[in-house]
Amino acid sequence: MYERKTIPDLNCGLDLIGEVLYGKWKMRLLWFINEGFQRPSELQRKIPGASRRVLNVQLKELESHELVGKTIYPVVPPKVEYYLTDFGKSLVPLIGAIGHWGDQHEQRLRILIEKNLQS
Amino acid sequence: MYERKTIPDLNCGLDLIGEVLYGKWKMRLLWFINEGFQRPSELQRKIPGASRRVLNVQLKELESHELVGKTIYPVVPPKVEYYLTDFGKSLVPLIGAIGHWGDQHEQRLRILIEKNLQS
DNA sequence: TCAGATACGGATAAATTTATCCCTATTGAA
DNA sequence: TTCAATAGGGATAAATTTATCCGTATCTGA
Repeated sequence: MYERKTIPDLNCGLDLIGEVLYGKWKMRLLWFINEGFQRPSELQRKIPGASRRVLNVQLKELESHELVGKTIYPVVPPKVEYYLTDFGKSLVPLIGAIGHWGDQHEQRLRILIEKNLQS
Repeated sequence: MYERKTIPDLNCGLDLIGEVLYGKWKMRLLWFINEGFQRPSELQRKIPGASRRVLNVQLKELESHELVGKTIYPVVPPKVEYYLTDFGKSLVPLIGAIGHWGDQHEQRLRILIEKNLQS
């Protein structure tokens, strides 16, 4: 496991939320879990762009920050379900608003992003 | 300048907004510019944790994504002022809400983050 | 019996982001 | 005259994040 070499600043709300939500797939994970895709394999299928490994890592971080919880069923083959804690649920409207902004401005964003990929 | 080696997925609103807002200091930059700290040197003072260089880089990206604009005054010593475009302004309430969530849960977040820095 | 589903994590490589250091230019103040 | 302030960017190093590959285990179905 990787060990940080610098300590983060925690001065304002943005710093704080950044520490728990800044990770490429974290908001998507929270969102999909909230939508009912609770098993790791389901989440992997919903987010094909991410490797299985990163999702595990980021789920673990979300868990350590108490945004999600995890139920392990003692069966074979293994079955695991993630769920949002109340703390995690309080983020859902925020993530919804963020995604909504992206959807509202889809066309424009697409053009801008494409343009800047080249150049 | 760094050149990407992979192309991003742009499937949903979260992907799209991620492309323009995912950068450690971008939301802070937008926020402070909106609060009236428009000159690069002011922004650097407001965000001491970031190097001058990254702020320049991220400001440039924000500009290329049309979230901020820039006025260059032809004076010496140089004077530059950034401002939010209408597009950028439409993000302000969102950033406000995100920061507000962080502020609301400050105590809990602080404890959780500290705990996970060690372990 | 062998492939595939299920879930997890170590080791290492690659990609990406951020930091450091250095250079350009000019003016005003000590 | 020398230093600080102003703004910006290249080159390179360091930190961090993400991907790839492999190994553990057990059951089901072809």
